[in-house]
Amino acid sequence: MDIISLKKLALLGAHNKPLELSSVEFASYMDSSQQTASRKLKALEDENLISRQILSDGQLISITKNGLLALQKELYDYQEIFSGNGSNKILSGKVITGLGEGQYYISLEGYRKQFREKLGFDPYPGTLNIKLDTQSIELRKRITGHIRISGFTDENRTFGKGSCFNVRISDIEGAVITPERTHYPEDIIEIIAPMNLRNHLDIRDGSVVQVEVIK
Amino acid sequence: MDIISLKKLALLGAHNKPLELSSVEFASYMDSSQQTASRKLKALEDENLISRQILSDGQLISITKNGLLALQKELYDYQEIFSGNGSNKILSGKVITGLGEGQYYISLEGYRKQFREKLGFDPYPGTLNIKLDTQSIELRKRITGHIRISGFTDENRTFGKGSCFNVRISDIEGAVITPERTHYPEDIIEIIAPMNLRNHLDIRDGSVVQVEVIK
DNA sequence: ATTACTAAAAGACGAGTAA
DNA sequence: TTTACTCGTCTTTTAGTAA
Repeated sequence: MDIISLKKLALLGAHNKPLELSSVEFASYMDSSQQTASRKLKALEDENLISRQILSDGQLISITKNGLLALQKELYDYQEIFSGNGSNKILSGKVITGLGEGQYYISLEGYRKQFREKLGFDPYPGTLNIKLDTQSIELRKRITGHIRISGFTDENRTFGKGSCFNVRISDIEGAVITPERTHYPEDIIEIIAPMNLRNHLDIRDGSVVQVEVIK
Repeated sequence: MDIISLKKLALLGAHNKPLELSSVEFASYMDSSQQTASRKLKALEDENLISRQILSDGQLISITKNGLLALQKELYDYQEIFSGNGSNKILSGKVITGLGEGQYYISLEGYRKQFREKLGFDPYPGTLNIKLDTQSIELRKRITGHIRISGFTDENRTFGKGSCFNVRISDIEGAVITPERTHYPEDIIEIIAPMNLRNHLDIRDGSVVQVEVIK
């Protein structure tokens, strides 16, 4: 994702109203060739970060909802850096039953290997799904999953990439996993841990739990 | 400048206290190879954005003052995007006499050509230097020069790059030029315009002027 | 274990140009 | 004028490996 180009377009005002901008002008702002500018605009469009209307004498560029979300995430990251707030964030919500997809995905060796290496534990084959309360949904938006999980391909299909961040739930350290999909629900988190959390913590659907985000 | 790597280091806490991080760990956070991670850390160090202490089992990484400034600039950009503030910024200060360097530089064809193309006017060979008041110094820090001026090399030496942003002073549209140098004073701006501003506006050293930042 | 060099592969870039 | 393709070149990345 070319956040630098997207940011420039936003600074030029493309987040408010359609921006008239030719590839030559954009090239001048980006200090690149017209060709590169054109290619970058096209790439942003392909990623659904901007939408364009190409005219005979230039283009009308608007930043999409998706693009705005990406920029907002970036803002949150920088705010986080300068917040000077050492206290850990706490997400709260209720335990729900997921679709069972998580169980399938995390048991794939392509992901499991990465969890072992990057998180330091072998996950129990199942996820604890939590429906966040309203406040926690907002808080969750501001958290970037630092730990990147790469996608991979087996003989049949492609498995997408994602990210994680470490959490503590009661005395257990686990991680929230987020697939990098376009329409992943923002009100639900999936937690993996070294053991079955439902058994270990004696919780069931509807139980209210608090999840502390740790570094 | 690799702002993405620098941001990641800051999010990992390298802006508060020295961060223990091996190139392999950083590679995992950046989803790259160890070699690339190592090279990027080295590059950030070479640019004086981080300082490092390389140990036998990893490194201690701190973000330098310079690095923090770069991150802050980025924060300001994103805040600007989401500020929803349509009103134009106004910088104010007093006219002073510069070192006369500006006159020399802007008359070089390598720069002048770019001013004509990117600003739309041929600058009068001289700059109006303004010493900003305290408030304006802060405001100025938050402005990114959108218009990039490339460096170039003639037979004798290399001329650095820089950036501009458009301003209006009374009825004249000109631009503030900022060389991309490490120790450029933050309390002075240099304005170029199509004509001699001192004559046109009848101002002299000590005159208080207001400069409106325009898009 | 580390960091980081070299060499080769992969990717990005800009000149020329078609539409 | 535009946008954006191809293609040669330059830059960046990674694998292998030395220190």
